[in-house]
Amino acid sequence: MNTSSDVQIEVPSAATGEEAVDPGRVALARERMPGEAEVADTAEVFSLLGDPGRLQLLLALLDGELCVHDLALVAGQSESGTSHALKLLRAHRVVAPRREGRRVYYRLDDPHVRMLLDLALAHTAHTEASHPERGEH
Amino acid sequence: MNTSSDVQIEVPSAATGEEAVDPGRVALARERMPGEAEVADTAEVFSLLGDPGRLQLLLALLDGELCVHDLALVAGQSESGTSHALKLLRAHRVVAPRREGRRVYYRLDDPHVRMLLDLALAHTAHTEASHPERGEH
DNA sequence: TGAATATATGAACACGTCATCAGATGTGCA
DNA sequence: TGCACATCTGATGACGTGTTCATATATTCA
Repeated sequence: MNTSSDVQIEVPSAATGEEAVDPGRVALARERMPGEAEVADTAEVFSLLGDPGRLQLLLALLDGELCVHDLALVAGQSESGTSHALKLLRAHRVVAPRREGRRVYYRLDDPHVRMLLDLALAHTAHTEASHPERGEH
Repeated sequence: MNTSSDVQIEVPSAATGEEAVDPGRVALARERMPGEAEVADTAEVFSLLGDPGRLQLLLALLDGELCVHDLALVAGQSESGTSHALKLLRAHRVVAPRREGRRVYYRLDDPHVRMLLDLALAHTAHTEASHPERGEH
């Protein structure tokens, strides 16, 4: 729209509060930006995937359910730690438990998370040591 | 493979170390599992997206570059905090800076992360208050 | 050069998070 | 009922992380 209004007399800045360097882009970004709650929820999901241990558990579940013991085995973690992680993931409805005798089998229960994991796995597969990723500071 | 060998005399467990309840699935999960380094890197990326502040910054950049001031404005953060966050994202090559006079414009620089953000945004858009997400503990 | 602005950095602090250990709960079986 | 096994839970302590404030660097302009 008015990308070249030239004069740029003054921005009302009533509702927004402060002045933007590029009001157009700021407005655009604000439109697309989800509400605080949505951002927070999304961040939380990412955060759940942000722990190597939990991530490994979830990756292990991509092919199907596994019991806690085997999950701990595959992820190379203690069973207690695994259980704690599963509790967290369960609380966020990312995994779901199924009891069979004394064992409890967990499965991925969030299709969205599954997509994220698939995507991450795909990326991992063909990136393979082409990025340094760690160098600055 | 030998899913019903019946007797299951004993698992060598030399290389693996311990005994699995479901050796087949465990083996399968182990095959698909990326190496430690890949898992760690992937988790790190997710972790970067796991902070609401950083997530907002990145979401704001989906439509194009913004200077630090405007980023802070959109994300509702202090400029210092924004700068710190950008430093981190920069170190991981998620964003890239472009100087223009005294201002520095940042842009998304990782197509993979962009995909993750788009996916997250899409999911957010149509999920909208259908999940409680927060209840257990 | 010196003032003003934009961004970056360093240090300190408060906070949440993860791993570990001990023990509780639940389930199957003799 | 009592024991063995699988999982869960709670508490503790070490650690990492985000936020803030003060200050440094960089750039423009007079």
